[in-house]
Amino acid sequence: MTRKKPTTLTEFEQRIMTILWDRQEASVREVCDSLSREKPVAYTTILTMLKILKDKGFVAHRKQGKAFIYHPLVNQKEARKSALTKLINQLFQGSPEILAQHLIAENNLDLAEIKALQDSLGDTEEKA
Amino acid sequence: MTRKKPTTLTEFEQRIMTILWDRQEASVREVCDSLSREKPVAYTTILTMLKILKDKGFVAHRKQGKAFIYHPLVNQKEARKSALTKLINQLFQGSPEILAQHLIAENNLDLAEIKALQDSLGDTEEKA
DNA sequence: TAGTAAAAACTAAATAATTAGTAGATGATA
DNA sequence: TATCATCTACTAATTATTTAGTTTTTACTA
Repeated sequence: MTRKKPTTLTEFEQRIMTILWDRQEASVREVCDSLSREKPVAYTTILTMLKILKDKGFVAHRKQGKAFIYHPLVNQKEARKSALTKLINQLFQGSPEILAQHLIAENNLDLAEIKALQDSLGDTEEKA
Repeated sequence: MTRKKPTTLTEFEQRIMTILWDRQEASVREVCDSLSREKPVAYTTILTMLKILKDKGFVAHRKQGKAFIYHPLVNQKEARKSALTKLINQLFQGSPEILAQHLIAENNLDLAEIKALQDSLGDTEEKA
């Protein structure tokens, strides 16, 4: 069995992946510009990070002109799942129910409604 | 206005805090023994971490004999809240609803039941 | 009160994550 | 094809986090 690749993204990696998930694909320049709106960041920093993400198997790229266009290899659903699992184990005694209770109490969510909405939509997301 | 102290705990800090939350209070030795069951860790490592947590304002200690007994200054609820907020902003487009949907879909939670349970119990947790 | 066992304080260093500079490659274009 | 802008590759440095060794202090005990 091959070594399971790390599934949890670091914070900065997550930010970059989010951009790729939103746009389907993006060049280094585009990621850089997008992130720089919040806080300026060097082009080469993004280049490095995308290389790391590529080495870790989270993204791949194709060449367009002289630039690389990156796209995600893992989907957002999986990333959300593992981040959530980690958090649940860390702070919620491994119990999704406790997390749910917390969500209800802290965020005033109308969960019945959410569930109804979800049921009516069926599973629109592609399978993991 | 004084600088707002950092509210998000690092991973290892979280693990230590969890022990303190569970036990109300604990000595360095106790924290160390408890963590070492999973993976051996040096006494002085815990000592250092608890000092960091103290400097950051997350814990305080009292003296008992020659040892310090540590207790949490922030409650678990708050820590959960800030960790969750961070995650939601990071991976769930800032939307607790999206997180909730994910929880329902991935963990097969019966949220109506959870909510009913919670309502029937009232708010047993102390206020933040 | 001298010795001792166990603790805290101090210090340092390994590891992980983030940031970015410099050099060289690439392709467009004049 | 020489020049120019823009890109990638390589490399290094900074910062944050984790780990733990050495020294000093403390309080018990004989």
